[in-house]
Amino acid sequence: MEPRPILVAVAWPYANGLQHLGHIGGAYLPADIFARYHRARGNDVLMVSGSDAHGTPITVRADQEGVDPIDIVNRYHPEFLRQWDTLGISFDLFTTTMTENHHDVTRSIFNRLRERGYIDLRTTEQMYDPEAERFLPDRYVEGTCPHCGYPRARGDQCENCGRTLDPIDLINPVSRVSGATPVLRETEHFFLLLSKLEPELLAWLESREGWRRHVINWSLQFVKDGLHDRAITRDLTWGVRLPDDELGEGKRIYVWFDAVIGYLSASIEWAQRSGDPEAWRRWWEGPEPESYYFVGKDNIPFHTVIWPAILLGHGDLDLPTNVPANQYVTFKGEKASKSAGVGRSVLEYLEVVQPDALRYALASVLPEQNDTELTDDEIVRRVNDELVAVWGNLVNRVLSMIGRNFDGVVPEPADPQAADTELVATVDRALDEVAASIEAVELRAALRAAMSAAQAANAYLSDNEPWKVVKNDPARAGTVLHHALQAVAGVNVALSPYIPFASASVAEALGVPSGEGWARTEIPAGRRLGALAPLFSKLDSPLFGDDT
RNA sequence: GGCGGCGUAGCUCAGUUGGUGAGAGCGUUCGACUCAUAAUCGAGAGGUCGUCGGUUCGAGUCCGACCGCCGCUACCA
Repeated sequence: MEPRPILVAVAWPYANGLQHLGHIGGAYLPADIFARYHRARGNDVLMVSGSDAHGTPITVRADQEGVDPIDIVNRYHPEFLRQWDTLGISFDLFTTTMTENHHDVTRSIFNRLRERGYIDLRTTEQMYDPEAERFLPDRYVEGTCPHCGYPRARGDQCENCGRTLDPIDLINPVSRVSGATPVLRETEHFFLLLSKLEPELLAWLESREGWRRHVINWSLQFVKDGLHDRAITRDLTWGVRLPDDELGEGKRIYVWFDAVIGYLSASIEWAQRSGDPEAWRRWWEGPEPESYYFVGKDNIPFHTVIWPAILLGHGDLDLPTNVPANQYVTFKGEKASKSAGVGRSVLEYLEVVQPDALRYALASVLPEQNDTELTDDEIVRRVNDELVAVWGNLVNRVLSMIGRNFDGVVPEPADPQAADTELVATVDRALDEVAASIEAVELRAALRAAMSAAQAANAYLSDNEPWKVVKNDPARAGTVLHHALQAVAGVNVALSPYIPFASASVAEALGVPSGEGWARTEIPAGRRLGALAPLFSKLDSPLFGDDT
């Protein structure tokens, strides 16, 4: 089978704080599992993402600390890299939107859409602070909410009643920058003509197959309700400059236009680094490439509507194959949140939980259909009662029996019985089942299928009792262990996208390649097995003492 | 308010186009085993499928209303 080019695009995190388990379970872990599977299968995977440097939360944070936005990004970007490395999230490139390349690519997309008539220049009115001599983003204007009377409502939304606002509706508006009363003033901005792209977009969405129900229904309705043209520039000094600074130094391309372009610019950067600057085209042009965008549910419209609109406007680049958006991992019923302080950072968890164990616990509760609740006790339970009990124990009991009774050398499969070959066949079927589920981005179901195969191997051992048989019939015991070992080898492949570190250890002990090929490798009789310590440690509850 | 999703065993979740007595993992009870990190294997118990109404020979599955939770609502991305 020809290798398929598969783009694994993962949401760009704001570089304004550490990440929590909700982020990982929502996007990064599923993307990594998907990517590892496809690499093993022999497909050409390009997995990219990066730190979003231009998001509003970053400028807000920088304002609070009185530092430059770039300082905030430079503080957290290396932490992200460390986090990916520790957790085994295998990006081909994790860059930032601060690179010269990204800015150039963004401008070239801008120019292309403008040439093709999908971007135009319009004059609008906007709040202006006469004292600070600058235009104000909506959220920088404060005043009394016209709906509920809350005195400190922001220009974009009232925190008290939750209604969306327009800053000109605020009573007694005040600039948060200087305290002055803002005035309306004319300003020029570029608009993306979403209304013009609407029919094409709708036709494309209606032709999608295999998308998650909540993703496709929401997207279709969003477009059917009618798309408005959106301003893609802002009165800012932080962000991608316009070509030739056309509107002056104080106008920048706004983050929601440039951030999604990061998928493309990162692909191009990866190609440049790889020594073949045109290599990115393999994942972006023509009918071959498949692209999967792993994002959280709050990010759906940007990946099912706005990014596809930009790509349609460009004309020569491929639209997403699927956007398997996840719902949320919640903690005690609450969505994890950097700003609200709900949920510990991933790096804190990694101090007390092995990366594979954390990956397993998260993978078993991925919020593919619903918000899913995950507590520390649940992590302990998943690891101790499932991962250690079923898989860690299976590997350990098989290897230690071969070690004790056969001197660590794989015994001969003398005179195999139906049960022996059936076990191995069951594992091979499980590999197909896992593959089919992962292809459909049903990663929880795939994990369950892999674990079921491990349980079948445990049941096989119980039925055939090699520890008892060995006393009177060593040849039969050897046959059973030989087949149990083949099952271990197969299940290890099925689990490899989920627990890559442990999987590599097992592969090494068995003397087989790791992460290459989606099939069981036969372990020949006579091979001496490597030593292997227990794969996982049991966890104690509570994970973090009793302070939370 | 509008749009979308969700509400199924103690817990976390599956349930294709409506159809034999509603499922899985874990927990729990009983039994087996003792090679293995007191791990494993087998059997059982456990649910008026959010509420009410409707369509149908038949609905967890379709329709309506209501309750609750989540997301979006175009200046968070």
